[in-house]
Amino acid sequence: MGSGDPCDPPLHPVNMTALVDCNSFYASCEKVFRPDLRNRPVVVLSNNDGCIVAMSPEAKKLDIPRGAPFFKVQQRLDAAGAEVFSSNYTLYDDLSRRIMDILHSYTPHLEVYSIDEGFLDLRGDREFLLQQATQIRTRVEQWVGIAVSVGIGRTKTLAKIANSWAKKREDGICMPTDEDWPRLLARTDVRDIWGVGQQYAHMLHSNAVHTAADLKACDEIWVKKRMTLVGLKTLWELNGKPSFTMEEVPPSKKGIISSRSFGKAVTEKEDILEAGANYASQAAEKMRSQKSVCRVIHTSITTNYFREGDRQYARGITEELPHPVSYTPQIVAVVRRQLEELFRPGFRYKKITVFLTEIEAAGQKQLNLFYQEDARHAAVMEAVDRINSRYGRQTLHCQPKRPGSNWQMKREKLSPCYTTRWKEIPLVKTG
DNA sequence: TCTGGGGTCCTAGGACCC
DNA sequence: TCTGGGGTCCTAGGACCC
Repeated sequence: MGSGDPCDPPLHPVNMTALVDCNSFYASCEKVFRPDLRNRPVVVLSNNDGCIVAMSPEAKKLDIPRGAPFFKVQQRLDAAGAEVFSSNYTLYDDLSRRIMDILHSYTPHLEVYSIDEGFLDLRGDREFLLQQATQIRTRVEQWVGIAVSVGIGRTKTLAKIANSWAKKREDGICMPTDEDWPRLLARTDVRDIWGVGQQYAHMLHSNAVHTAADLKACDEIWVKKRMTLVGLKTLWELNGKPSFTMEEVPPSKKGIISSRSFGKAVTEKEDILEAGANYASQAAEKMRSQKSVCRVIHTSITTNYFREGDRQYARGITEELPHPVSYTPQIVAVVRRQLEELFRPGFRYKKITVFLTEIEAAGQKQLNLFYQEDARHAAVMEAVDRINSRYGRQTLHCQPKRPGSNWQMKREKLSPCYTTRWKEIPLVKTG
């Protein structure tokens, strides 16, 4: 790329993008209130204690792949003295919110990209930005107890790459100079570029495009053809031209999924119906929290395809409703009816999914001439949502849990909700 | 016994229209 | 040889992210 290229950014940019990313976030959260775990391997499991989703640095040294089924590596973890946790999203969400609040105090332009990452638009010269990065790190560490890395570049893609190098550094900060970048990109495998996954990495390598520097120098037409518009934007970003914009206000979800595997195989229809009602309520609640209604409800059910000896069954039903809904009892009724139709006796079921889609804003829903909405529904749901958010999900619900029901998620190694549940707030001994 | 749960965007191709 | 040429809308499927 020649220096006279019109795409070249100005030499002294005012705006830079910083990516602040928490190190081993879930595992770090589990350590915050457990100083005894400071230098011990910690891993966090997916829902149902299924597979490994997060590992502390000590655990990463055990050479266990992320995503490994827990039961296959349990022995090795035990032998290494690792502490294992079920995922505790209540805790992670709360700590995440605290961190994002801190980040927001550094810029009005913050994109909360995921539970453990935020992009910040920062202005200033190099020295100022480095000082800000240092302060962010210190503050998050002191106020929340989580270590973060900061990568800074002209675009989101470059900030991501800088961040991955920051994680390898003692000071946790990486803001390459113009002179540093070519060397850094030449040492970055294409697989480690944001937006390049397994498939594209394989395709690129077999076309002799091995590093970020190689991709940066590729022909635009070729990249567009092989990797669609998203790939082309990535190329532009590597060249310093911002092409992925900051999303400061999270867009409303276009579809809401509530899907869970069962702790163990489920065979009884009553369990399936109860789980369905539960997932439907959860999805409806999430939808109301973004002030939306949906017009289409999809429910599906499947057996465990990992068990090759079992008879397999998988089916779904999609239904367009005559009018949009957000009232939990209505949604639950539809899902129940769909499950009644989907259920076949004699199978060992593993998972059901409830998917709400064709979502629109609650205020502007199209009225149906023949449907008179009950004005009390909205008021009831508002009250229910408020009570459940204050006293815990399921304080008020649509369908009581039967004694002996069999579909619950497995969470045998759950840590306390240290920051959100009065009974579980840690006590500090003084004197 | 035991293998996660959310999401997004883009493209190609078919149906249909004038 | 050569089989209209646009448009729109919808869906399925593939890629990616954390």
